[in-house]
Amino acid sequence: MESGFYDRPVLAVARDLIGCTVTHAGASGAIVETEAYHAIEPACHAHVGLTARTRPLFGPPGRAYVYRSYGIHALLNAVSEAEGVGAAVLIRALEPLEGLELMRARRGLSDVHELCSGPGKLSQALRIGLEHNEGDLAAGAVRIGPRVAGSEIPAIVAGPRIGITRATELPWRFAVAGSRFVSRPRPRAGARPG
DNA sequence: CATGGGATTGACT
DNA sequence: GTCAATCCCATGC
Repeated sequence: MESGFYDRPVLAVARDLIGCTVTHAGASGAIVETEAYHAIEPACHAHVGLTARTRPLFGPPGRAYVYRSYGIHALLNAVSEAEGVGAAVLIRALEPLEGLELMRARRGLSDVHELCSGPGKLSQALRIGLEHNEGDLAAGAVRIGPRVAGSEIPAIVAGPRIGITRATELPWRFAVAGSRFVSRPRPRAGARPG
């Protein structure tokens, strides 16, 4: 992925990341679900401005923003838009491609649909942690690569974001239509991508 | 310095 | 359907 890929409107990055691959620690998967966050709306951590926690969000695009959620889970984001804006794409679900047995061992599960069908789940399956915060997604340990050459661009549905209490009206969640690797609740088919 | 609230998940009724 | 686990950090006194 060229660095300019992330230096664009966060909604475009969120949609275009669908189908791209995430690789780390001997396992990889294709992105099937994302959400966009932008400092202009209150659900985004960057909405509070520049703090110790949000500094990566305002940094250069193409880096990781990894934070701890509910004291337990590490959630992976791709910092987007120009440096100083404060926007990122949350990677919410993957279709497992490589390292299935490693993922099963790390997750303590066997069902392939349960390995990466949620932002906390995929971090556990790929061993992504807070130490990857601010890492370079093109050249660092955790990498995001392009869609498999020759593969078709999947049909995408858009819907409201999950698990937030503010700005719930924005349809900034994107997912592969009909994919069983998407987290619950799955977005309703029929919606158009934004 | 004390407190409250999550961009979640899994177990349970 | 309900609910607890668990910790970083933003906020307020």
